[in-house]
Amino acid sequence: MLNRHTTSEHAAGRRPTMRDIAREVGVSQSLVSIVFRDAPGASDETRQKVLETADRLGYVRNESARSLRSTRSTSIGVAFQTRQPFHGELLDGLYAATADLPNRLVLSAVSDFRDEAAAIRSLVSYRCGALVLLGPRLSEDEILRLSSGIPVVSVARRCSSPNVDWVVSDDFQGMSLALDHLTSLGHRRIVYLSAPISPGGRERQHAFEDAAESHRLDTEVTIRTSGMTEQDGAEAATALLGEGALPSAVIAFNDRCALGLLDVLVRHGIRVPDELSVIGFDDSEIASRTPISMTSVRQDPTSLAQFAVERALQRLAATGPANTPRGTILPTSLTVRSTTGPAPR
Amino acid sequence: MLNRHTTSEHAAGRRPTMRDIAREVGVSQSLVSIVFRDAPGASDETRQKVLETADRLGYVRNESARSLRSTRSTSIGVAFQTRQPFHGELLDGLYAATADLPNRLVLSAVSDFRDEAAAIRSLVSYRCGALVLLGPRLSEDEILRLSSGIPVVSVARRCSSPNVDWVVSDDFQGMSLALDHLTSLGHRRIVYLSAPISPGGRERQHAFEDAAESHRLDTEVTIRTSGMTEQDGAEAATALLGEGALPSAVIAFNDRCALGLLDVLVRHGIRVPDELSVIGFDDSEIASRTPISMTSVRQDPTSLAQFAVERALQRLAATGPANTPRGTILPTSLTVRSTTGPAPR
DNA sequence: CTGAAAGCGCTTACAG
DNA sequence: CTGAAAGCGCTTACAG
Repeated sequence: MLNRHTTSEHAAGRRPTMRDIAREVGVSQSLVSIVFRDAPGASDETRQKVLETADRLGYVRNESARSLRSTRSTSIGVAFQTRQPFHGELLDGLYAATADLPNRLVLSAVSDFRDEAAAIRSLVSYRCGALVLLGPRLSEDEILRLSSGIPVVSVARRCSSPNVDWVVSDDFQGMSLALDHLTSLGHRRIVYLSAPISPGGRERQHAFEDAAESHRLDTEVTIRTSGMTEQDGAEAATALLGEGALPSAVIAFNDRCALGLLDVLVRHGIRVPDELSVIGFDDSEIASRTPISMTSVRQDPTSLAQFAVERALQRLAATGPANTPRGTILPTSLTVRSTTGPAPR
Repeated sequence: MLNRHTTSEHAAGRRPTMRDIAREVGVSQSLVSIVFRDAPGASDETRQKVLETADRLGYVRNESARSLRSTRSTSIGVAFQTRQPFHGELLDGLYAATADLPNRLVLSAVSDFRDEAAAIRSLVSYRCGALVLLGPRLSEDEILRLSSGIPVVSVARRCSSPNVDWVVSDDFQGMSLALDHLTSLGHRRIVYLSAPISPGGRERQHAFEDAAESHRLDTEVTIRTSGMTEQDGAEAATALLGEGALPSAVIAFNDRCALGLLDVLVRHGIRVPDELSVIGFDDSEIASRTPISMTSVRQDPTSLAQFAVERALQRLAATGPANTPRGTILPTSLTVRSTTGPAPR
């Protein structure tokens, strides 16, 4: 219906093009393009007239045509996971970091029904100039093969290839904060729930081990294999409960794992933090969205996103040979809430 | 680096095109196009040779060129909110419903730094053939203006315009289930936390009122203005606690609101469900991801998404005048967990 | 089954 | 500041 009521002279059902606007205003199509690219070469008066007419005709620039004709792509492709609340926060950060560069981001989701390879291929098919991958799980070789020459920035996962930039939080410093907090409360028997097959899982476990060593806790801490989901945390809790003697504190790979753990503990009448302290990792919004709000190592999604965009834009702008790739490690902080307290006697 | 090592004869740094593949295989470019569109007109042998060569050259079809040249768009644009976990579940459902139609979905996020109008405009600029809007907040007039003739399917919000399809859960039936459950447990003094300015907020309140009336609870229920976030739920809890006499049960507009409510209640030592029962709405994953897992009215994201895709595909396929638009109302179920129990004496 | 040609709506380079 | 022309990589219609 609507498009039959436009005031322009173009045929019903056809979207207006730059040519339509040019005809209406009485200028060339190139000039309309100049106005929309915000390029030099049009008077303020013309510029305004073009924009007004475009608005009146309901014109929206055809992104496919722009992208196809442009010599250099300036869009940043983002692959994120639908089931990671933290990725939602990172997306927010990416939009904040590109607020003055509208429509720079092209999104591609990873879900149970769409694997990471498909997500990356889609971004390549849109000819993004750089890729930002949130918590990628594929091997670096796979990532490099799929991105086929497009610069890649990995967020929340360290990479070893010289062809991939990465931005991560400082796990060692985060674990040190967590252990500072726990030891100051008198905890010594501490369990870490590791997620060895998750992206960044091994690195975080090593960070815990290093932090435990520097806190002279080597012989008192235990590492147990768990995972990145509530289910993994719940299973770990069941296992711990089955063994009789609980540790005095647990640090989980992430908030989701910690929540699953807390769920089972509370169901079994364990008082948190009186009998057991729990620390999560991420400080995603879910950490505070729980009846027993959780102490967590905070990763700052805004900063992670900002650095990722910065790196991607650098790669987009780079003309000559690629400049030296580099990793960025950002500090974490500890958000103390109500799942940590003095160690039981 | 990578693109300098391809085995093809095309220049370094340039992505291969259909023309490159055609030259390599010794066929015309049109034939390569036929193969990639899976159109009739190529022998199985040729087809295989083309696909093999494409794979070897690292060819990925240019989506911009495809979209620009195609006469009819077949892509579905999806606008979702970064901070709604339920939208992540709906996205999963959309991918499931289009699993056999790869790359049909184009995503556009709504976040604090990107309003809904920008999100829709972006989908229009990619020339999507239909739009699926998750929980849109804009007025219908605005939606119609921005979509400028592209068919729209609204998910989780009812629309009155004859030009917009919609798929929603049956709030009345959901509220009836919740009240069935509560009254069978002996509850009478029930508070509903409404989110009047949220998408679908007024409809859900009316559904509660109607369900309360049909349960003959008119004079015993109370409606209080709250909202869609944990913060809103927390404020409602504080207000309730300040008034002395608690109701025996609370139904919240959504799970997030219910979680904020539970948070404050638990902090104040209120035992749930012994002293107060709580029911959320959505049964999003967060409902089960909390130490006190929550009773909630379940909206099925898989079905919502499936019907939305079905409707969008119908609109894409429609050639003549638009067929009659229609709303779809899907049933809900009640997931009983541990925040509901017998009414206190 | 195959190929040559036109053209989608833009950006770009160039001549005024 | 302005306009005519070329062409990005595909799909489409058409002639063999």
